[in-house]
Order: sequence, then C-alpha cells, then structure tokens
Amino acid sequence: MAIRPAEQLIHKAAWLYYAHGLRQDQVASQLNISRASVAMYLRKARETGIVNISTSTQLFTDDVLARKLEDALGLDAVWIAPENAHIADPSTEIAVLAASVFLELVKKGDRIGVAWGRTVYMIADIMSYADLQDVTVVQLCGNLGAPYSYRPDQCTMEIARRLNAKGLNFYAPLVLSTEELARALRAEPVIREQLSGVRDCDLALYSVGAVDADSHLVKCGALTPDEMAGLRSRGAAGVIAGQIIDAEGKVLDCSYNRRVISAELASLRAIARRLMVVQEDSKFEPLLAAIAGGLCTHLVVGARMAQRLLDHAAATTEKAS
Amino acid sequence: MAIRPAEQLIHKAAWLYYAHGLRQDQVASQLNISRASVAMYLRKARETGIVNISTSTQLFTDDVLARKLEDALGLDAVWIAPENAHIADPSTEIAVLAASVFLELVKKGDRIGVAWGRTVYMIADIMSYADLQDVTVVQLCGNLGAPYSYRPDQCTMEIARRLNAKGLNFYAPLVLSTEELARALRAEPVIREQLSGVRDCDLALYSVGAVDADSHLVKCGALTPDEMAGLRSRGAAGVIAGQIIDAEGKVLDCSYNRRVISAELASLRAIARRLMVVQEDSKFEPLLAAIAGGLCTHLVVGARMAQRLLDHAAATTEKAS
DNA sequence: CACAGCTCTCGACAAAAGTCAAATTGGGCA
DNA sequence: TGCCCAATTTGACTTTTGTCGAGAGCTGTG
Repeated sequence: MAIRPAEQLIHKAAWLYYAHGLRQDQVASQLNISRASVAMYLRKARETGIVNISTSTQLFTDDVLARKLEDALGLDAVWIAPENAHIADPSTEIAVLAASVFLELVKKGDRIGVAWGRTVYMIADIMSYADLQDVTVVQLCGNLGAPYSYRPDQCTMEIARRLNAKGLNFYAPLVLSTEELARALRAEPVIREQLSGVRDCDLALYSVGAVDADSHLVKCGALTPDEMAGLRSRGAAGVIAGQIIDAEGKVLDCSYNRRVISAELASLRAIARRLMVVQEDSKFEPLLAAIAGGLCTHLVVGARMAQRLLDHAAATTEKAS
Repeated sequence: MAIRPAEQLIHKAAWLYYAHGLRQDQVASQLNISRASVAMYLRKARETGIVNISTSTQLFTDDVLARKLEDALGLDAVWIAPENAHIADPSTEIAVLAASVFLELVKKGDRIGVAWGRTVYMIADIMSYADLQDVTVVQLCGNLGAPYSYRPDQCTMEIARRLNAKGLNFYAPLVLSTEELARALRAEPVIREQLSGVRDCDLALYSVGAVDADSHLVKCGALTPDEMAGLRSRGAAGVIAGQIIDAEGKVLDCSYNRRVISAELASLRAIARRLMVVQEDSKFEPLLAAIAGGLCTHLVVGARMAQRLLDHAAATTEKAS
C-alpha cells in the first residue's frame, strides 16, 4: 500500500477537498491517511496543476487607459499593470500579470510559439502550473550558447514543464558566421520543418528587445557593441525573436539578419493570438516598431508605458488630421 | 473611499492573494483594511467566479472502464463516478463530477443549450461560480408550469447565473393541448428564432428521462400514467428535452410529440459537444436509446451504469459477429 | 542478510484563515 | 437637520491548515 501513493491519491485528495469541499481531516479519514499527508498531497496537486487556481485579469483590462489603447492601436486586448509607489517591483507585477494572462489565453490542444529573453523567462518562472492536455510549446528561434539561464531553449522547456506540455526545441544556433551557412541550415529538413511549423501555432508569447549595448545579442556575443550601434544608425529599432526590425516593424536588411535562424515575421503574424509583454520603460521605440509591424494582438505593459503609447498615438493622429 | 468598495477591492484582494501569493494580513495592510475584510472579499471573489478553482477530472477518464466505453460506444469522452460502499451518495458524486466536467468543457464565447430535469438542476445547484465572458445559455425546450424548482427556465437561469452569462429563456409551454396550436406557435417568429438558434450552440447539457409513471412529464400533468404506459408499449424508450424517443433514438411518432415545443433532435445533433449526465441506474434503456440516436458525445455516469453499458455493448458485438 | 538510501507518513506545534457579534459608516428620508 | 436602515468593517475568538523533524517501510547492494 505504500508504494507509489502518488498520482491516484493526489487526485482523490484534491477531488474531495476542492470539488466536494471537505475539510482536510475529513479527506484524511476518507482516505485513511493522516491529515498532514493530505496537506502535502494538496500542495502537490496545486504544484502539478491537478487543481487550477486562476484569478480573472479583468481588473487590468477594465482600466479606461487599457480600453483607449486597444482602440488607438487596434489591438485585441491590452492589460495594464499599475505602477504605484507602494508596489514593490513594477516589473515583477508585469510578469505576474503576463503569466496570468498567458494562462488565460492558452487552450487545450494549442500549439504555442515562445521566444526568449529575460521577460519571457521571468514569466515562465512565475507562472503557476497547469495540466493542459495536448499542448505543444515550440521554440521560435535558434539558440544562443550563452551561460544565461534564459536561453531560447530554456524558456521553451520551462514553459512546457509548467503546462505539462510537450516542448519542441530548436537545435540550431541563433546566429551563424556566414550567410551561406545560415541559408544551408535553413534548408535542412529538420530546421525547415520547425520553422514552417511556426505558422500553425495558435498563440505566441514574446517580448521585444532593445537595440543597444545592453541587448542580449551583444551580451551573448552575437553582435559587438559597435555593430549594434551601426545597425541602430541604419534604422534598427528593435529585436523580435532574435531578428532586428526597423521602425516599421519590417526585418532590417542587413547581414546579421541574413545570418539568423528564426521564424519569419510573416509566420509570426500568421499566429492568431500574439501576446507581447514589455517590462522596461526603455523599450518604447522597440515596442512601437513591433506594434507597427503587426507583431502583437495582445499586449501587457506597465502604466507608464501605456500612457506613453497613448500620448504618442494621440500626437500621431493629431498630426495626420 | 467607501462608495462601491465592492468590485475593485475584491479584485485587488483576490489578485494580491491568489496571483501574488501574499498572506491575508499582507493583503490587508497593502489595502489598508482589516484582515477580516480581506477574508470576506476573498470569499466573495470565489463566489462570484473572480477566482476560479478547478480540479482536473482526469482521474475519472483515466479509468480503464471509461476508455473501453469510449471505444465501445464511439463517444468522445466518458467520465465514470465511483460508487464504492463508503461514498455517501453516488448520485451527488455524479452531479459534482458532471459540474466539473461541464465547467471544463465550457469556453469563452460559447453558446450553451440546456435542457431540464432533476439531474440538470442538481448540477446547476452544485456547480461553482465562474466568470465566463460572452457566454449565452439557451433553453432547449418549452416550459412546464409545475411547481417544481427544476423547471426548464429555472435550470437555464441558474446555470446562466453561475457562469455570469446571459440566459435566453423560452417563453412557450412545453406541451400544448392540440397539434394545430403547437404548429402555429412553432411558426411564431420569436419561437422559431429560439428553436433555430439551437443549431448554433457549441455545447449542450442534458440528461435523459425514463418512460414511466415517475417521469416528470407525468408528475407535471403533461401525460397521464396511462398515456405514458401506452406510449411505452408503442416503443417509447426515453425522454430528451421533453420529447419522447424510441429505442433507436428517433422521435416517436405520436400525438404527444407533435404537441411539444422543443428543439428538434437534428438540431441537438448539430451541436458539437453534447454532454449527457445520467444519475439513476434505472435509466439504462433510455440512455441506450439516447446513445443510439447519437444524442451524446460526452457522457458522465456512475460505475454500475458504465459496467452495464459495456456488458451490453460486448453482448451486442458478439451477437453480430 | 544487514545496511544505507530513498521516499512516504505521522504527530505536534505554529501559522494562517474563517467566523461572529458589535461598532461604524454612509445615504436616504421625514 | 437629524434619525434610521442597511451594508460594511473590525477585533477577538475558534477552527483549519501548513510545516518540520522523527520514524517507518521498501529497495537495491555489498
């Protein structure tokens, strides 16, 4: 009776406690175990997603600002994390919100495309566990060999783990040293398949990167600070899934981009729900570029960023009229 | 600060507690209210569906028996409620399970068709609250004037209330005294619209009724016990949404059926997900009829009933071969 | 066959959550 | 204006839940 008490008992305990509303001691006597064990099973049940506790993110969309932004930018939904003085860490708040929103957007059977970066990894890390069936998490771009813990494959795998889903990793470097090699690699069946599979995703999760010396692309050695500065002066406005985009959200015509192995922007746009999360206030221009490029339908940002976006949209409209 | 503390505060408290994982006293000090208030808000949040606690019903489909039944009967999914000696009330267990399954099947934006009966009402009564947006609950058949608390409109409204959804009621009697009147009423735009709207449902919830003197149709005076017995001898095998079906699951050709205002079986079959819940062991034949008629894709039953269904299916197959 | 090594289990204590009657507040109404 | 009603809030109390270290049971190994 003592071997592998696991699954079955956890399920039963969770069922009696959460669905029937029994108390822990009642569950304990039903199952002939101690109450302490019941408490432990329940914790496991929550940790593995057998029970699911989710809170509505309604509050954050109800915001008048959020509504205005949806209209102004033509987005499907916007969530705005408050940034009051007494909120410890706004960027955590944004990540927590993003995790909830993400879980709200995922459905059974979905195929989810995930990019990488500090933001995405932070969301993955905060996200509660769920027991989605038949969900596949696919990596949107090649890997970086960096020692960071938020490498593309890490992000994908961690999210897959949290959702109890299948993770589809991408076994290619993000950037190659020559364009020829990149072209050849892209043509490889394994890679080609993965890249074309991106179109079939139902949901995408990513952030946008800044074009500066702090960028991960620089930190990981994919680009030197000088190269980055050069690209910037040639119109680079942001980074999406490892690719550099201009202010209009189009792929910048440059050698770097031609050496990158990543999902094409057109494929990304083919995904019905594209959730973009931006934590840093400094990513205003990159975000504008991403929005201009139609790379997001659902947006999670902080209050300050939201206000800036709205002001910008208003100014643009005014100028146009 | 005290006007309409409601919604806003409930949301915030729920958010801090469930999403951020703060303790109640921490939430209290954040919001400058007493911990007791926080506890109260959290209860309200759970009651209104602002937070959602759901337990996976995996356990009940994992059952080998359930798998076999799915295959044998060609259903999409089967859930089997255990009926061990130490389970207080098997029919409550079935209803609790059905409520969870139902909530698992509902999606945002769905249109849900609901029939009536003791089982359906019991499910509605047990079901926890949720905050689905844009959900519409439609009544599948006309009303009975009976003093029962599980009248068709009650079932519909209660479920709508629990889901925070819109309830679409049916303002017509279930049975009329003459066929002409029923025909005329069915032709009325309001009614016709409601009936044709059934096809657009994404999910249906119903049980099946028995053809005997205990049937609600008899208890409500729609049919006399003698009439019922007569129908039975003419092949009546069950009752679906107020209509009498034969062993093959087709509408029985009889005056009663022609006097009924209800969704056509073809419309019901047009609904993608049809959840049927049967509590009573006595409803074996009616259930067989409903399954034969293709009226259910998802099934929730007790263990004994499941076994009988499987035995029956095995016997039938054997005879055929 | 004894012994680590492992996980699971339990009892007891500490912490957190639920509850209730009393007090307070705001708003409508004479 | 002042009073009353209903709803909300609170402090104090009880109940329920979480946690920790000790112990028990099983497994594989020397």
